[in-house]
Amino acid sequence: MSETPVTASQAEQRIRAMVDSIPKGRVATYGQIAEEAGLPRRARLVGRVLGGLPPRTKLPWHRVVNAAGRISQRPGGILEQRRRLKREGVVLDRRGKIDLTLYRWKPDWDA
DNA sequence: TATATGACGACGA
DNA sequence: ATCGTCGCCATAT
Repeated sequence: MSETPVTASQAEQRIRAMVDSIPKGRVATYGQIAEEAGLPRRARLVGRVLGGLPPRTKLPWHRVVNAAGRISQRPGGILEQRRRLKREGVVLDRRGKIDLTLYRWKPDWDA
């Protein structure tokens, strides 16, 4: 059985779906989303897709952080994302870091 | 065709 | 923990 290469639009769709499934109060990393979407080592693509989201999107883009548990530099500034996360109860330490051992979402969990 | 640049990440020093 | 380097790959120039 072979894996048919994923088209760009399919990749985007999968990525959006994964992001949409992150529960409130939990976070996932770019690399994690890529992996779960069947796109290993494509973390940057995840960032690109999020960057292309319309400003009013309902997608919980703020629940995606980098592998260090920090908010990546992004157009519009990191404040909005930090605000949204805090509102959901995600704690950031004084340096703005999130404890992934506590808040990282494991997809197979809730099942 | 070649280089540069990113909402990234793994690794070694 | 921080930093530089390299891998990754879609786009832009």
